[in-house]
Amino acid sequence: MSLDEGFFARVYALVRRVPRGRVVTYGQVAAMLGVPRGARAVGWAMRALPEEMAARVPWHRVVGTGGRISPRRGPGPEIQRRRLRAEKVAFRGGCVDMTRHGMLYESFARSERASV
DNA sequence: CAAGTGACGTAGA
DNA sequence: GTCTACGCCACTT
Repeated sequence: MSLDEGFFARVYALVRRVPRGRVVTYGQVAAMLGVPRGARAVGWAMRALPEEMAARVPWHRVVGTGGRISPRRGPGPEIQRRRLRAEKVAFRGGCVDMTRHGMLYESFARSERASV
């Protein structure tokens, strides 16, 4: 498997920096990595997140556009909601209230650039 | 190299 | 508001 390097690793490295109580969208992550339309690839990366990395990568802070929790088989979505709620993230309907918890693309991208 | 796969996003109906 | 149909991308086979 080549998941230790390449796009996936970059996705993990970025997601790892999302602060508690905040969320980012798949599209934002892709855009920040220089692939404006790679949202789907980011989803693929999250799906392939190795178990041992799950502890270091706050995957639950990655949501779909509009704060939607991407449906998939298994308890994933449920766990994700629980973890977010544990971080005091507010939900509106079934979606994360992005106006409160969504990361601003600009500031996040800027901090990333500065830290690299 | 070609085809298949999905934790996406958007436009339409 | 919901549901469908495509396009997109990285990665696998």
